[in-house]
Amino acid sequence: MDHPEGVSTLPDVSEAEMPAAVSRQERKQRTRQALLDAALELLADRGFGSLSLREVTKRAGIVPTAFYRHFTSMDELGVALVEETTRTLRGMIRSARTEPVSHRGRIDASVRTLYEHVRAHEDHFRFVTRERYAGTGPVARAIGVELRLFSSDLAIDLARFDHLREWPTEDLHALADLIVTAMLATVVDLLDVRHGDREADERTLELARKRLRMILVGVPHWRPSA
Amino acid sequence: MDHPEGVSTLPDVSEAEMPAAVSRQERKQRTRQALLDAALELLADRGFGSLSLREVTKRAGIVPTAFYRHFTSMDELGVALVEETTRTLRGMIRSARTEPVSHRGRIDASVRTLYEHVRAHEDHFRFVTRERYAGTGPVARAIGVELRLFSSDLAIDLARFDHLREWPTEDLHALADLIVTAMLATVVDLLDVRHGDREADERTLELARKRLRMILVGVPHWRPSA
DNA sequence: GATTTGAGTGCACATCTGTACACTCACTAG
DNA sequence: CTAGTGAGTGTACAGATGTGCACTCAAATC
Repeated sequence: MDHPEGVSTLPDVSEAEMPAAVSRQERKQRTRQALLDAALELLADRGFGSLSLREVTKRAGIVPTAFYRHFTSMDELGVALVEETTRTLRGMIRSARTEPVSHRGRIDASVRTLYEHVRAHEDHFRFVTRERYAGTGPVARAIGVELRLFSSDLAIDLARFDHLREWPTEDLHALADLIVTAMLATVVDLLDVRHGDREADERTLELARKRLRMILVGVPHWRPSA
Repeated sequence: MDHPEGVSTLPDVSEAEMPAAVSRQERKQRTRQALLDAALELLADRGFGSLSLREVTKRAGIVPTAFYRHFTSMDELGVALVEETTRTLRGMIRSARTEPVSHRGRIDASVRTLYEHVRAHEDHFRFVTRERYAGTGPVARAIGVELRLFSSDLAIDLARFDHLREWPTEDLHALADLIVTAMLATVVDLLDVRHGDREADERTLELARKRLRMILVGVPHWRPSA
């Protein structure tokens, strides 16, 4: 009697929306995803630290207390966000590995791959670049771990190249870090370009290529652990 | 009659503190500085976005509403913090310019200078590296401007060198950005080292030098605007 | 000495925060 | 068909937030 009406349990998508999956698990998965999406959207112009549980649930279309059915805390939500982003990054690596290797055009291809993935998942890339240094919380830590893995992967790939065969791993890692850092700087640049400005896009990509060339032009002249 | 007692107007430093300046302006300046200091301390482990006016005033030892005598908003406080940090950076440049230029040891000297300034002003450096990408607010924008100025200054300095005399400014700026980015990465590394770990410090500095060498070893072999 | 000024105070308020609690009721399992 | 489960609901509350208001009272000005 206390809840006269409006007790519809579900956000009332009714029809005209998704197939309205029947399974209970799938329903849960779906709101979980709604929470992640909501958070990501809110993070478009603010930091994760200044993000409230209530905001996220409101945007996701559920009541605040229901949040705890999916995460025990906002930090846990944040880490889940990092994991989601991780999949995007792994997808990018996979793309980069299966590519026309025209030797000279390797830089161009890599930059192109980065560009397309950034544009396809702007939210994710904004999230990592923003939160990477954003604090001491579990989120920043998770991102740190992920980027280090990413860099190590790149180091292994680099080890297969002519000049780099006999470099000590230490130097390889330093080079890989340099490259990753340059790429992340490019990501930030790309996210600053307002949508649809093809010209600015191209200028940014040219700068990205220049950066990589500058780093790599020295490789043949590096004497390891000098 | 409403304020029986405890209306002491000032934080009651009484004596045994600073000379307790008499001037009214100086008093004001002093609490303003207290606000800046308080904010900087609170920012040690959190982002500027998740920083409340009340917290800052509490730590500074004044009542919340008194905040507005000094800044119209938190953002304004943040920009003032950037300006303060700017002075630290300019001081570092000045140090770097008046130094024993042993040609080969230039990298070592620069890294050393960076190290000392970071250790002397950890709060400031943590602030810039944290907030650089932290959002769309006035703070991040102010930091962006400042770092670009910093990078341009470096580009001008670089232009005086042998191999770089005839580089187009575009390439010079790209190189300067590369160096600044590497330096900022080193700052982050340094701030991650727990206090007093001399060994980790030295390892970080060695990595910093390696990074710079890797970037610069290619300089003589770069063909401008290729 | 009398007056003005302004950095600081306390109180008040509406809003937002996280979370405890008891609830419903569609799905699932028996 | 019945019973149990659990993702969702509304209510409630204590605490924190930004800011308006009227205030004090030492320093600055006259």
